[in-house]
Amino acid sequence: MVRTPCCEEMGLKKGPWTPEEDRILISYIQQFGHANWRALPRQAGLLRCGKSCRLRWTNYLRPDIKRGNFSKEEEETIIKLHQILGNRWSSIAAKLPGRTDNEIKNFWHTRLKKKLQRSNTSMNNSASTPVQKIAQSTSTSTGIMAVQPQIVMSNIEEPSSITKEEATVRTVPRSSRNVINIDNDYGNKYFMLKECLDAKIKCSTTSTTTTTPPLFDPKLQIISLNSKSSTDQYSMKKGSSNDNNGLTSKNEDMDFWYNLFVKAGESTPRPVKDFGCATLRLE
DNA sequence: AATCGGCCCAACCGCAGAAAT
DNA sequence: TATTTCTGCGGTTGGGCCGAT
Repeated sequence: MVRTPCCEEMGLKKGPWTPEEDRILISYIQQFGHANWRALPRQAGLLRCGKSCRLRWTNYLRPDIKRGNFSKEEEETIIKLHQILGNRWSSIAAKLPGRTDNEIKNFWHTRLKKKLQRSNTSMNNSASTPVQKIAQSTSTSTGIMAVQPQIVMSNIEEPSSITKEEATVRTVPRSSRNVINIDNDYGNKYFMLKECLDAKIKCSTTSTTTTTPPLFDPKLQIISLNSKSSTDQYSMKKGSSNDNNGLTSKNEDMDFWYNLFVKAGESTPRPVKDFGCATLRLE
């Protein structure tokens, strides 16, 4: 079904908002709220479409919006979360009170992306982390893409160049799903997961010809992460948040990943006793 | 002073999914 | 269950600003 964009309705104003329009919108929302965006402009007496009103309110007029430059902490949080979540700006914004997805998106495209590109080019290209080493050890002319079939296909063997001291990554079939066990007896479990996700970003952005479904496709559905060493259980699934299969809401997903990688950001390896086996079930 | 080009950011567009009917 | 309507998201655009020439 294709819907006609509401802004194509005749007589509706587009473009920059005037102070008077802002005033009307703020005043109306303060009085009556915004239960129905589509009806709001008509009721408020604005010659705008509901979508335009919603955008103006959520990105600019909302009282809890924080204006001004991003702090160093915010910047780091964005970088960290973008590594995990990709361009899921709304999810990133949910972790930065007072910042909008649009603002973060703009900040990323105009500042951070360039900044990271600059720093990446100056960095040593050699792999230094376990998963990078796995990728490197199995690399072909397609480079890091080799890590993808390596992990996606079941019954693969451990890369010979990876020692037990570094990490063990293997897959086992379970419930007709691809299951990846990440046993990291000597390293940081969070660290390992993060490196997998880093690999995902590289895989998904460089994928061109492979017929194997990407291991970490942007639409990846991680539905279960169980930690053997603790009682923590987390679930992720794209779809309804009231799914009753023990699946959590999107916000909880974000909370989990945020907390996980904030911890991972602590570069100091954790004691061995804190580690365990993390299982990612992929659909 | 005028022009040009790059940067920034508010706003728009189209799509997908949720909610309502 | 199918269809329609509404909302939210991410990508993109275009105009204003500002520094360089």
